[in-house]
Amino acid sequence: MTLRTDCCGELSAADVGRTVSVCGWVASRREHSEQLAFVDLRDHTGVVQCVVDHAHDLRSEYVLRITGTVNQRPAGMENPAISTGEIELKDCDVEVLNTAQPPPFPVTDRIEADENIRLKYRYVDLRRERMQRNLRLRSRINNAIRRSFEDQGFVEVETPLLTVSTPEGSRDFVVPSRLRHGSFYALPQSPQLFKQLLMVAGVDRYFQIVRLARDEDLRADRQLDFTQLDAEMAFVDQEDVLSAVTEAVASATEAVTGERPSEFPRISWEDAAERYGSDKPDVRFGMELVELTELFAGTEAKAFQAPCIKGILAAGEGDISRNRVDALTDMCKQWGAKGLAWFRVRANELEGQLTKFLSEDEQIKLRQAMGANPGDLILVIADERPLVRTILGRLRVELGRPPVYEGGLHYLWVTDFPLFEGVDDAGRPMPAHHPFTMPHPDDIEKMESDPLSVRSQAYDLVLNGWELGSGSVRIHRADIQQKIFGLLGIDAERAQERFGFLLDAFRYGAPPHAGFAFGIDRLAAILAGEDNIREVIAFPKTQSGADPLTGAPAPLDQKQLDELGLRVLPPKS
RNA sequence: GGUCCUGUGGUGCAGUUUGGAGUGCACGCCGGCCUGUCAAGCCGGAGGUCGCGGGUUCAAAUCCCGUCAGGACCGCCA
Repeated sequence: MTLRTDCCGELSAADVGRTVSVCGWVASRREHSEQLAFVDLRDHTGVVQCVVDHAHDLRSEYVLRITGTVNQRPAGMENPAISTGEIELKDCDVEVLNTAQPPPFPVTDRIEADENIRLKYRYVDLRRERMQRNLRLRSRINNAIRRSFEDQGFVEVETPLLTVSTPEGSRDFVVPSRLRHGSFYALPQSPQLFKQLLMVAGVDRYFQIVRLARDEDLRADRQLDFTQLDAEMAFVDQEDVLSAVTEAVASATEAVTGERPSEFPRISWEDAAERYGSDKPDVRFGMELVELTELFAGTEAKAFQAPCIKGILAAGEGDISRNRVDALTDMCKQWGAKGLAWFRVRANELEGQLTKFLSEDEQIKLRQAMGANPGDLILVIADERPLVRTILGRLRVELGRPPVYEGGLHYLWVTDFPLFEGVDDAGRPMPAHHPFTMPHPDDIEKMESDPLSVRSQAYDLVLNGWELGSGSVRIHRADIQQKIFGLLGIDAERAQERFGFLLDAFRYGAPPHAGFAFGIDRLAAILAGEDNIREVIAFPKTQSGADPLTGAPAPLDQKQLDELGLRVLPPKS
């Protein structure tokens, strides 16, 4: 038996004359006299103005049930700023369901309180319209994703929360075993191995909206525990995965924006690196990297005698201060560059510390290559190709990137990632994605001769410069898997020790399969217009991994430690 | 592990550069007035470990060192 007949924000002129009951919190009280006062009552749908004869004892955030008659507001008294602005409740009977202390900060979207306090009193913070909107938006995303995958024949299967630690990837959160002292479960960083087992198990199409945990440092787009859409398909190739995920993401986007994104363009990893200096290019703005290596072949300028030279153009930044240029140079050095070459573009000359080492011809060609106009700024890096790409890519973002919620939604598939990324201390290639990623069929012959040039069938989905997620076609053939393990320096014994249960399973008939996973927190944040995933997580943690509300993490009682067979070392000093 | 920003009544900020009485603004809170407001208005009042510790100084919110907390980023996140 519900206490209300209607929700506050849903009443309208159509309800005039009805006697209704609404429940909610006192958002504002305007007390004119003993005879006339207004109370704005707020619930999850909005606020409605209630005319009461006295409101002196109705304080902020009191929980009320108000029964009254929906009344057309007198002419000139409407409030177009709120959805219920045409009406009000009159002849109100007010029932105080609960009193409340004054809130620690105002429950309004107009003022942004300190985040630590918001998190400590999250239950108050979440009352705000913006946070309510974010929670509901996220729910709609989950819903749309579930519906989309179900419609595409996927089965949601839950995988264990307590599983086993694997040495690859990020640092595990571990959970001590009470029944077997000295042994530990790990919280999943990814259901990777389980979903591949499900493919062997004939599930055919698996998906799951799954909570994961990675014990790494936090960022605006990273929490210790987070939520992913995880999916895997059997008897498919890369195209099928991209198509299924695109469908789900488009549906989720449409569910919250009302508009279905029409474009999911693709770019190869190599192109992305060359043009944007990033594997998650933000294509909302230009400032593409310009190749200058040929132009400066044979230059006198020592700084430009390098295997790779590229530049970016910062339009209109030609009056940049020396301080700012120095700051940018420092950044570049921190990122590993030897220096940053800069040129302020003037009407008839280039102005910069390297200009005097460049010939007239080189200066003209540089202007032309960059498409520079007077008043622009040219930034150039000369070094090894990977470094040049990375640093210019970061400079591009530093100088040109708009807030993540501006300029519309630009999805982008990045394909053909390299199979390996750099080498470890022993000189062996390291997997860019994970060791079960299928090499690109055209590159398999190069695996031993030139492993770092081998492309993989791995792909990322990027939205406005944020990596939403990644996936790959998996290796289902033992011979290729062994070759990969060999290159990684994992011998048969070690492979068995690390991934034995997966390799065992593969001996019982593994279908070709491929999959994907993407971060729902990130998708929700961008769709909500937030630049921070904490705003779409009900109870997030701070950058140091603490929860100001619950006090987590916290020490354990000695009794619990004893039960678990644990002894805590004194803190390092 | 590192770089940078922030910390001032319950909340949001100013004050810190150039040391001089806890100085100011807005909101909230408490009391009073007020019959059409909507971030109501008017009058009055309460409320402070200037994050914490140390140093310099006749004197520190302000300068210096350390530390804690929050945030952005680098490293890290297959």
